[in-house]
Amino acid sequence: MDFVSHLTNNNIKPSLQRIKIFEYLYDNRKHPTVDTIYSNLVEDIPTLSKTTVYNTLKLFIDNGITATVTIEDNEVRYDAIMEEHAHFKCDTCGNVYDVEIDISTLKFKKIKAFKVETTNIYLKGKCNKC
Amino acid sequence: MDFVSHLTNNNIKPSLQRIKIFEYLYDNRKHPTVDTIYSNLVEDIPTLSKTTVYNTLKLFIDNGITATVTIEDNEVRYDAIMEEHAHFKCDTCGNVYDVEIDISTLKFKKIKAFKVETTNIYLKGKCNKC
DNA sequence: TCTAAATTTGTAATCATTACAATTTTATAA
DNA sequence: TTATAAAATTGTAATGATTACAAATTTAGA
Repeated sequence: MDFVSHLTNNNIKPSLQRIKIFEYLYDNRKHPTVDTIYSNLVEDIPTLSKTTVYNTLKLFIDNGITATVTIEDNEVRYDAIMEEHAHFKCDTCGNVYDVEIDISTLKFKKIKAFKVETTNIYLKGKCNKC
Repeated sequence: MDFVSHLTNNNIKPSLQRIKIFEYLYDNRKHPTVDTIYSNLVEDIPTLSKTTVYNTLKLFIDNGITATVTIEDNEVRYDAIMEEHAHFKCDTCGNVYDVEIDISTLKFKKIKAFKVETTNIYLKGKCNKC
């Protein structure tokens, strides 16, 4: 993945901060919170501000290269994988994993009344390590 | 629905506040926020405190008669309908609707690695009124 | 009725997020 | 290269939802 091209292709000027934040999201795939992103990246970029992390993530979301994961009501996580997938959170270890899924198999009733544009599927339970 | 029995059957002492809050959730089915619940009920119960609304909802959740709806990352909503269903939020009017769904039709790949206990499905788009 | 336990309430504290202005960096044109 | 404007980043303060906690009230049982 060429992060600079990816940002540029999505109308985002590739500053150092933006490249690093996207790279972190894309490479780690752990659906981190703002605090986690900030804590990890401030080691690389000592001047980094948490406001920049917020601003940048909002920019990414507005330009369609990042999505929020709201699997818990008290923490917002971020995800740079935009292909169709669900999320599973282990109640024991707290990790959030990607789950491949075929949303087209979902059968709704009375769904004709709505024009669905986005679908989010969140699963919880216990992972095989716990 | 006999709210007093429902609370009692779930080990919740049926105080006036608890009955009214559950009744509001169950009858309105609009997936309200804490503020909405408080604003509406304080007309009936002038002494009502927002802390009581928070405490009571937490009690309901712990005892399995209420669930949170985290379809947006900046607002927590509450739902007293515990039967399997998905939620649809209209991006235009902001209303959240229940959607009947058969979760058993969902086909996961590699899901064997996880023991799924709860499933939440959130849809967004445009409703037929907007 | 009396006492203890449970519930409710109001206030203060906490924490994530946003607003905003100042600073720094980048891009452009002379 | 230098000057200037625009964009991006930063730090601090403000906001708003939620929680902590102690006081007040209500309920239940002896």
